[in-house]
Order: sequence, then structure tokens, then C-alpha cells
Amino acid sequence: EHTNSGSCTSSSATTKDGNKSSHSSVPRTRKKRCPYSKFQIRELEREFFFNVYINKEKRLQLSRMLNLTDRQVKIWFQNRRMKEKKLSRDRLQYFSGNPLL
Amino acid sequence: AVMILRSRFLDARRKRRNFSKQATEVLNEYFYSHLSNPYPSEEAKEELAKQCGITVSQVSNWFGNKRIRYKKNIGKFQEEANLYAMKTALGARQ
DNA sequence: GCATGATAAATGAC
DNA sequence: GTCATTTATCATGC
Repeated sequence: EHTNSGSCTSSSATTKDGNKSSHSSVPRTRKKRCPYSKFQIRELEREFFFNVYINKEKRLQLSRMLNLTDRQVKIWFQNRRMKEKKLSRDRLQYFSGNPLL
Repeated sequence: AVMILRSRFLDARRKRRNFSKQATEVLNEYFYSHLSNPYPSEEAKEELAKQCGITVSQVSNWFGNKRIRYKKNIGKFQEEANLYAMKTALGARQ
């Protein structure tokens, strides 16, 4: 479906922070949401399986390998932990009112 | 057997089914009667969920989608807004 | 063909 | 760190 190779990755010359200057009227555009590729997801999930919390070293390593910023990797793990928590809640609710088995 | 149930759960996770007409009615009534601050508290969400027969997460999803889509095109929802404004006005008259 | 519900990136409050 | 949220995208209903 998504064999997203190099469309969204913040590979290089883009927007780290060109604007911290004292322009008081710049709202600082919100970064556009870009879905990650299958490969990126696979590697992130693999690491998440081992450590739900990732340390700084592995984070830098992963970000380089996947062509993402360390901030993106950090946020991905945060969101992934929230997803896991929600899945647990849903599972609990799903199996709660069931006489099955 | 557990695997079957698990797969069924995973498959049904993103299967979308429209909410009932009554549920949408309840949600819209709350939304348009709190249009200045359409952010129900956790307790309000639970109450709405109970009334609508859906989960709290689904209530949150509905309000999230409703807020952004309303903001993006207020004109498209004007008729709907007037409808529920009328409805609450009539309801409060008795 | 869009309306609608759910999920995936990204932000910000705390 | 969690967590509600914004925003875009996805997947389905009809």
C-alpha cells in the first residue's frame, strides 16, 4: 500500500529551525503530518517490542537509520505507548461482557 | 479459540459503523448547545456515552472530528446549527 | 462521490 | 514522562 520511500522524510535541507529570530508575528507553521513508510514502522515496532521506553542512544541510532529526527522517534514512542494502553482498555472491555470459552 | 476471538477483535477494530440516529442526535444537541466551548468533561463524556450506547473513546472521536470539520466549513453546518438551536429553544420553553 | 468514524503524526498543557 | 487535542489520512458506508 504505502511503499513510501523518500517523500516525507525530513532528509536534509528542510526546516530544522530557520526561525527563532525575534519576529514577533510568525506563528511558526505546524509541521505537516506525514505517514511513515512500512519500513519505518516495522523498525520502530521492532524496537518497541524490546523496549517500550527507548534510550537516547538507540533513539539517535534509529533516527539516523530511518531518516527521521530524534524528536520524531521520541514522539512516535510516546504515541505508541498511548496506543498500547488504549488497546489494553479496548481488549478489557471487549472480553468483559462475554461468557465465551 | 482465543486466537479466533483475538483476530475477530482486531478485524473489528477499524470496521466503521455509523452511529444510530438517536446517538447522533444526542451528540449534536450537546455540541451546538455548547458551541462556544464544545469540550465536554470526562464526566459529560461518560454520560453521553451511556446515552448513546457507545464508548467514551468514540465520544471523544466524534467531538474531535466534529470540532475540526465544523471549524473548517462553518457554512456547511449552518443549517444543522440552526436546526439544533431551534430544537433546544423549543425544549427549554416548557 | 462525499459523509463519517477511527487511526496516525504532531503539538502543547502539566 | 502522560495525555487530551489538532490535523491529515485512512477505511468504510451508502
